[in-house]
Amino acid sequence: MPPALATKTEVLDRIMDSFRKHGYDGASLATLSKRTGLGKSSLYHHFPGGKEQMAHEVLAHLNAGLRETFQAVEDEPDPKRKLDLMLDAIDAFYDGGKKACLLERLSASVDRARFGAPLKASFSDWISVLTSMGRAAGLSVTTAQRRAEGAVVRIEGALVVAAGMGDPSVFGRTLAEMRATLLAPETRAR
Amino acid sequence: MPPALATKTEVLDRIMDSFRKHGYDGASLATLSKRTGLGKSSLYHHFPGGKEQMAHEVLAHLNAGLRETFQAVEDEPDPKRKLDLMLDAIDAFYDGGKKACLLERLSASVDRARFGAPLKASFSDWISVLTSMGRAAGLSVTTAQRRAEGAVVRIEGALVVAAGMGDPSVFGRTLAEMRATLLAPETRAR
DNA sequence: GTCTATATTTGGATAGAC
DNA sequence: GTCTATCCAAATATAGAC
Repeated sequence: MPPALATKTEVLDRIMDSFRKHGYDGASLATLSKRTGLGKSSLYHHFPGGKEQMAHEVLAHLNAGLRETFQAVEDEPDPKRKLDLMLDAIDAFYDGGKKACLLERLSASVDRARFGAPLKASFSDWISVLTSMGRAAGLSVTTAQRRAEGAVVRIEGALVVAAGMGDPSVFGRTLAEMRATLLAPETRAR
Repeated sequence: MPPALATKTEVLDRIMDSFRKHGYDGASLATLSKRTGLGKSSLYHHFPGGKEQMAHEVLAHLNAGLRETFQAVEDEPDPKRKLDLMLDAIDAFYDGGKKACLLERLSASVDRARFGAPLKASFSDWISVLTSMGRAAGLSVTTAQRRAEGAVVRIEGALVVAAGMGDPSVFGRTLAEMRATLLAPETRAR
């Protein structure tokens, strides 16, 4: 009897992986079963609400992970290092542009009535943290907000283009540009 | 007997619409049948290869439309007007950020082996045209290329964020920023 | 070319043994 | 908690009439 080989966190990680790879509709219970190593019935034991509950819990799991990262970022006093921490975490999470964004895959295929709020919250949180970072670096509120939104836009877009072109390099270029410009002083230009 | 109520172009437009809204996996034959007004068997008459063939033809249909737009853009001599034409066409096609990108939805859910090439070609063409536009406006090759790629990245990203937040306004802001900066002289900054 | 069946497969979900 | 077996609905696809 394998003594709970996978903890709930590991299970959620694998389910998240499947959703990121195949999307909500594309990830069948057979897929999820294989990926987690659990039979369908075991999955239903952990997630009585089925696939929809899995998606909700994965989303919550992601947000928990994001909050950890965000906390580490905010604990770092140096603005420049804040940015580096954030971008390194992002680069790792998306595996240099090879892995898709869960939020994108879910907002593409999932019912807005049931997932709209958590999806919106995740995006908002992310933009908020980036805005705080900009503020801490001395940017005005408007500039910080605009750049934060632009950063999330570019990350998501770079992931889409990387996937569509089958070439992750655009993701690296996008992160590099953000590293150079996101906290730059706002004298003129940009 | 309704004499071919819908031309093939109209049928493809509607199928494209369904794929943009529901994604490849999410758009069932029942969905497509309703949306086109054709019975399943009629759909198979036009597309013997089923859903996969529909996706391929819709992709080709999209590329044909893009080429038309690109041609109109290239026929316009004034660089500033070129940009306006392009951005207006983009704004209309994505309905101000309310409609998703077919390329994104297809690259999310479709088999890379069968769709990788056409998807990549569409993205490449788009970036090429934007690069030409930048060149015509006097930008260097490198700058024009980098900005073109960045433009597609931001358009795709803005669509993702707009969908995820349930608020299309970010798409408008993104287009506005591009209108102001995409062809700007490359002295310093940006 | 379009329709009404119908076949076939897959997907989501449950029952009940261990 | 996990499994095997099973159910039911939905999805893709086909046959054949009109």
